[in-house]
Amino acid sequence: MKLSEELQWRGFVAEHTLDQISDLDKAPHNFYWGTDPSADSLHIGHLAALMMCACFVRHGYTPYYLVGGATGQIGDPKDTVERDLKGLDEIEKNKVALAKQIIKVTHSPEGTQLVDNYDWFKDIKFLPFLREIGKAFSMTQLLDRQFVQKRIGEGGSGISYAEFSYTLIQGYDFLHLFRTYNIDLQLCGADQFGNCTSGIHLIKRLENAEANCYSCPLIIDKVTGRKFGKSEGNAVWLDAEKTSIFDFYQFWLNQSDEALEDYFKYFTFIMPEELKQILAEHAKNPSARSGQKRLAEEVTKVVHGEEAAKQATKITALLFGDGKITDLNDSDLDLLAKSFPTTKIGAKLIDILVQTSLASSKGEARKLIASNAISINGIKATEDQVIEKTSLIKRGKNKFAVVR
RNA sequence: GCUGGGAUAGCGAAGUGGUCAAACGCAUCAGACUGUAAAUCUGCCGGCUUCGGCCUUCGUAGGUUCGACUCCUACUCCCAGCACCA
Repeated sequence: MKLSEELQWRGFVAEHTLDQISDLDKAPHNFYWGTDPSADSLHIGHLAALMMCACFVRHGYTPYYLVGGATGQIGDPKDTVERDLKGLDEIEKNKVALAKQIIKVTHSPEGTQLVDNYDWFKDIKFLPFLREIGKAFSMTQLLDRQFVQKRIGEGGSGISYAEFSYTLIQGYDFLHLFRTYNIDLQLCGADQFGNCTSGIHLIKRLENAEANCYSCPLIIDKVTGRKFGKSEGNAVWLDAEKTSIFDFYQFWLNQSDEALEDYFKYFTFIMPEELKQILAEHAKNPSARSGQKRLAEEVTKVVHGEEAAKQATKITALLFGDGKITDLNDSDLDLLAKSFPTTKIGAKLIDILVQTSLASSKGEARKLIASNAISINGIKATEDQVIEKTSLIKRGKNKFAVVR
């Protein structure tokens, strides 16, 4: 399968500046993909983009991953409101965290090439920047951008000069990377396409060379119709501290039948032949959720590794399988204790709920008990009680804690 | 710079002196149903609570009042128009 064919099959095709996608098959290029350190973890929106990058890498392309220490100090404008500036300490912290994750998820054998645009922006002087870069941009075009119109128009929330200029910074990145590493292709999510073209424009104008940009569609949650991301508030993080491996696995396990095929293509390395089998198998008996199980396993493997995926699968079997929770042996309990908050026996249920973060306060704990949301070893708890033996506490459908 | 309009909970949006922790919608969370799905219905939905209450919120800081989201003053930010600039 050629690169262009695989991209199309996987649905990794939105806007691009190539004459035709098959141009990508001719010879591998150096490309970059970047993100801003606006949070201390990547989420599954980024994962889709990284999986697209992985496609290119498998076909011989050389990747560079950019963490935007400079761009992160300004913030990519949203089409609604101005972003709050992040503290420099926070940006620094986020940068380190994201770099680590990118290395982990891409796990390329020859080492992942990371760059940080702060490295070249920290020495840039305002006047030379305006003379070289600012002069290359037409104000009319900058103002014509859709989000700018929305922000400054009636009912808009306004936009600062800083955010307005963001695209110049990102455009300069591309130019710099072109000059330094001969990178002439930028991969991005569809929402970044505009910023990418700023770079193409600069390279054309200042280097008289051709560069291209290739974007993948934003992944839409089939259920809610919203994109996956931090600002949507439905983020599923790649950091196990923020979204536990079990929750991550459960997220995929809970996907609808309709979403399966797309998600396999976006988020796993599974190829057409095998996917066909998986889907056929699933269609025979949808309620067995075999497709979701495989999806959850595969994506968890990509992000958290083989061992973690196995454990999540096993835990799920323990909790939702046929066996009784009271039948669990010690090694099962050890495994559960590793994945869920654990506390000692002898305390009251309400305190345990708070200790294990299943409830954020005693008041909430009481409310949850009153609304039938809490069960102990599979039996609904209707009132506060002292937990005196090893138990599995469950809140709602899939939040757990172990008392032992 | 001037004139007018605006800033309310995660988001959107009511509220124009007491009955406001604040209508309504969306989202979240929980329950029923189910395939750990979807749809639907129900409850919750600022924080804490010994469930009696207590505390903190309506851009910020003051003021008037027994009492302010509601009135006044100043400030910050946004929008629109005008002016300035070109």
